[in-house]
Amino acid sequence: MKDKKQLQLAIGKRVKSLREEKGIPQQDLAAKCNLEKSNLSRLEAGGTNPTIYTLKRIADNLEVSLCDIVTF
Amino acid sequence: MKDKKQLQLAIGKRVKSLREEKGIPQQDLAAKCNLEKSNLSRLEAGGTNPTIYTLKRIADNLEVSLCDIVTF
DNA sequence: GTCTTGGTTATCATAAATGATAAAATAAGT
DNA sequence: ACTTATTTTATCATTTATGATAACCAAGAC
Repeated sequence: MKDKKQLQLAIGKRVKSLREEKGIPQQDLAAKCNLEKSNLSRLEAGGTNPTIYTLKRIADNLEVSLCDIVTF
Repeated sequence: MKDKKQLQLAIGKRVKSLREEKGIPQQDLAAKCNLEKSNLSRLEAGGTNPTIYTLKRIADNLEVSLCDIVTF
């Protein structure tokens, strides 16, 4: 599926962009979210189709809404 | 995790509410989304932690944005 | 009654998200 | 050059979302 991959890429980019805006290293954000840093790296690279709860934890720790993450 | 379950319940309710607003039977929406009806039933009941791509297909077929689904 | 129609629930298999760990690559600073 | 920090990538195990199927429940229609 092509739009699946595109969605993953768009979300990955969005997370990375928001994280860098806040100047938080990947590993720090991962730790706060109880995510493996390897997992977050894959997610930001668009290599995974994250669950909504994973995105929720990321949104919370980036201090943005879920809506902010799924809007590009 | 408690907030995980609460998130699932909130999203399930939201999907069900939007679906009923449009008057679409569960099985019809499931078919459009290439989802098993049992899967959608579980999702609306808050019994699953859906992936973002699953929610995206639901949003598309309900003609709403992903943001609309994750906002309660 | 018995058909539908819409929904739920249970079970099992499969695919994939995530955890866990380690190694390698890259960037940045000194 | 040499660290140090950050990220990427690979691999394997575990958990879980989803697929697939079937049985069941409830409310109307007829």
